[in-house]
Amino acid sequence: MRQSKLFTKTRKEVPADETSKNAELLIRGGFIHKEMAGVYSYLPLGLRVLKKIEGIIRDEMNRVGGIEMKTSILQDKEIWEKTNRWSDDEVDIWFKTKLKNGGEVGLSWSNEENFANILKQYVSSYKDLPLYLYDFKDILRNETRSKSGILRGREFYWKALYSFSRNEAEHNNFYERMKVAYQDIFKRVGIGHVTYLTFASGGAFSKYSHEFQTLTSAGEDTIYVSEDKAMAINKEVLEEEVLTSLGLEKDKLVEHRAIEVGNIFTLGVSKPEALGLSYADKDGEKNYVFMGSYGIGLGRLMGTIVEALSDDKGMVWPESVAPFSVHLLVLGADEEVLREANKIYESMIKDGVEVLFDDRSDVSAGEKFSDADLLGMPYRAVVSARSLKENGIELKKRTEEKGKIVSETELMNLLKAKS
RNA sequence: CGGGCCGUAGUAUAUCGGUUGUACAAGUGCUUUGGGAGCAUUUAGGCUGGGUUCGACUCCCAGCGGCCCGACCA
Repeated sequence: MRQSKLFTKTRKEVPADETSKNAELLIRGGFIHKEMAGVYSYLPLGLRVLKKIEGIIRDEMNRVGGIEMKTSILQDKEIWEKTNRWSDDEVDIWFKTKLKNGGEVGLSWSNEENFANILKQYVSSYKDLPLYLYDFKDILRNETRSKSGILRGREFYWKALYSFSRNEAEHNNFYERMKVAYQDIFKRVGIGHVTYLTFASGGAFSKYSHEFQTLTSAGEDTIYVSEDKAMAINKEVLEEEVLTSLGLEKDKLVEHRAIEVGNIFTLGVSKPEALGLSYADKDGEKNYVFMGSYGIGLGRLMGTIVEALSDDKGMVWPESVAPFSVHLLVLGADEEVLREANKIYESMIKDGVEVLFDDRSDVSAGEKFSDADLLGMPYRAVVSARSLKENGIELKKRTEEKGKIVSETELMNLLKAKS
């Protein structure tokens, strides 16, 4: 895309009403727009990142046998009453509203009831199971305090997968596969090195309940990391008994602030019992479906990537989730330079390279460099009188200090391999 | 939900109980083009409601809104 057509502009000033790094940088770069506390719109650049993350998660979910669908935002009160989660005394984050006919409906803050209720109509035999269903969805939660930019909002986009197994053994088997899939997701979006499988509520007594925590000072949780075992334990369950059962030594644990980027846990049969989701086994005996729940907040994940990987000049996007793979800059107003830059841009587009072309004619070189640093594309390619004189294009990784001159062919081969 | 801080142009910041100043952004003209350019010129502002006062953006009260700390987070 041509930057001259990108309506969002970068800002030099940090917003006065945001102090978290993720919000400061994402707003300065024009990735998101704040609507109100805890509510953000995604602008073109931000949406591209969100979609990249979504693609990676979808890929991993499909790999473990997940089937994508989409559940509704408006929620039927009756279903939630069956599981005792309608009352504000039980769930204090509901947004609720009224229908014209006077009926009361809720706005979706979670999904278990939706999925389980739908399956009542389609699952009746052991032959129908297991099922692994997921959706991407906007979730609304009336948080008492939203905070830290897009790390905790009142409205956010998430992926939720629910597993419906015949029994606990079958569930546990799938659970282990999800654990690996989640680790793969966090690796693929570039924060694997700072993300830890973490034991939280349930701890030793619920072998199958885990958080994935990413180290960042902006985090809401305190966790204790055991580097040698590559796992961590949440402060809330830091007890002798739990440590022993996990084989962790207290003096090897290091305290960190961290943000929960994903969690997976065993639900069991309680919701299927409450909602009447059962199946007949081989002997015709009635059994309740065994459920598991697996969630990731995509906006929070995007914010966490910013928190974890940015430097003092701006964002640093991993290639897997960057809005564009390369930021092409043209410097100066020399006609030959402009012609060359446009030619390179056109051939990138033709080859399917995701490129942001800074073709703005009224912007100084320094400002283009600063914008490129702030926006954080993995590669920066500069076309100028200087690069032309050296018969090439200056290519620099966002993570490197200095660039080097490469030929157009080299550049295209490198970028095509990435696309 | 408890506590603290705050609310002035699109953004970021000043001053002041008596015509709100500056920077960036934006418009126009000229110059400039390898690390957020220069000159000239233009546009644009006191959250809402009440009170005190001759006069309130400034002081007081209430509301609304924002950030932070804590509590909460299936």
